[in-house]
Amino acid sequence: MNINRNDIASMQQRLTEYLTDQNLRKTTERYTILECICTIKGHFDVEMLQKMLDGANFHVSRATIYNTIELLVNASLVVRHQFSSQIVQYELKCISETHHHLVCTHCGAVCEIKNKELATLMNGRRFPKFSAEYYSLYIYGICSKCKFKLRQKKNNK
Amino acid sequence: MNINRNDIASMQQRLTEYLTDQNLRKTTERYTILECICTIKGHFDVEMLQKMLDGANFHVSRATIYNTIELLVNASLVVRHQFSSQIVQYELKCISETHHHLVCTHCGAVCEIKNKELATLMNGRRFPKFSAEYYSLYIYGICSKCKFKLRQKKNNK
DNA sequence: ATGTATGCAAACCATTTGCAATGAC
DNA sequence: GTCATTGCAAATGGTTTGCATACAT
Repeated sequence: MNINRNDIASMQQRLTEYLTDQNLRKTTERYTILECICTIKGHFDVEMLQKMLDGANFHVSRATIYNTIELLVNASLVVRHQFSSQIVQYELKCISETHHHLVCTHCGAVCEIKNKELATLMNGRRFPKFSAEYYSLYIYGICSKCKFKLRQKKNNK
Repeated sequence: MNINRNDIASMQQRLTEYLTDQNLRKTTERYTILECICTIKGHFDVEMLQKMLDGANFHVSRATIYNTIELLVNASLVVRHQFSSQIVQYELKCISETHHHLVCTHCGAVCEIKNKELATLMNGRRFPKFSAEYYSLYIYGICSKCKFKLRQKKNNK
């Protein structure tokens, strides 16, 4: 999936809306971080984002990156993933809506899959006493590479 | 959902199978930890598990708890959850199969829901180059309590 | 007897926090 | 001018690691 100029514009607009609505300040950092995230096609983590921003000669502190990402999550622009322990990863919400994830419990590799039936099933679903924002489906298992390695390891014993 | 004696017996049997198959040792710690986990109806984390074991006068080190849980995950007896950052939670796999999770992004509360259609959709599903072990569906949003609080906070401004 | 598993404590590292300086309003 | 936001550096705390000891095989 690709993001186009219109998508970016509407996300910026959404950010402005959110900041106005919540009485928060429209800082350069917040808009620049969103802009940077829009150039990332897949998942990203805090470190990757900071390196990209530094590479574009825009220095932002770690604390601000954490704050801003949380803000973007609250504004429904970004989605949080925790496939395996340790590192938290993120993804633009509009991208994450197009697929689900296969996660290898052995090597941590994450692969994306589309599933129209599930999207149909989930869309428009309501829950009692809960306003759903987004959902994540993680399918855990062993990827073919790891399965092969494990088989070899066992045979060598 | 309740766990009965038969379920526990079959889980112990599964552990024995796994340990034998992988040439791992059948230690008291491994069986005791599984037994303890079987008494927990909902989610648990490492700290909770250690306190329960200590309460039953069975001292186990943190390292062993981490090792054993990973082993139980690999043996397909336990499932790992990471609803929000920081703490990793776990659940008996046989319990987790009966429901999905609503997660409040504001207060972190987790609520369980059943969804037969989804179970039907997922069961027997195969993926190319990937052996699926289990899946987790997390639905993120705002719970009614937090929604109420947020509305009040906004009105007071 | 051998080598895996455990216990303990120190190390690790992503994330959070406190506070002074900056800048949006 | 006021107060939210940022930057920096230190603190936090769940998880991992290293090594000596214990114990399953």
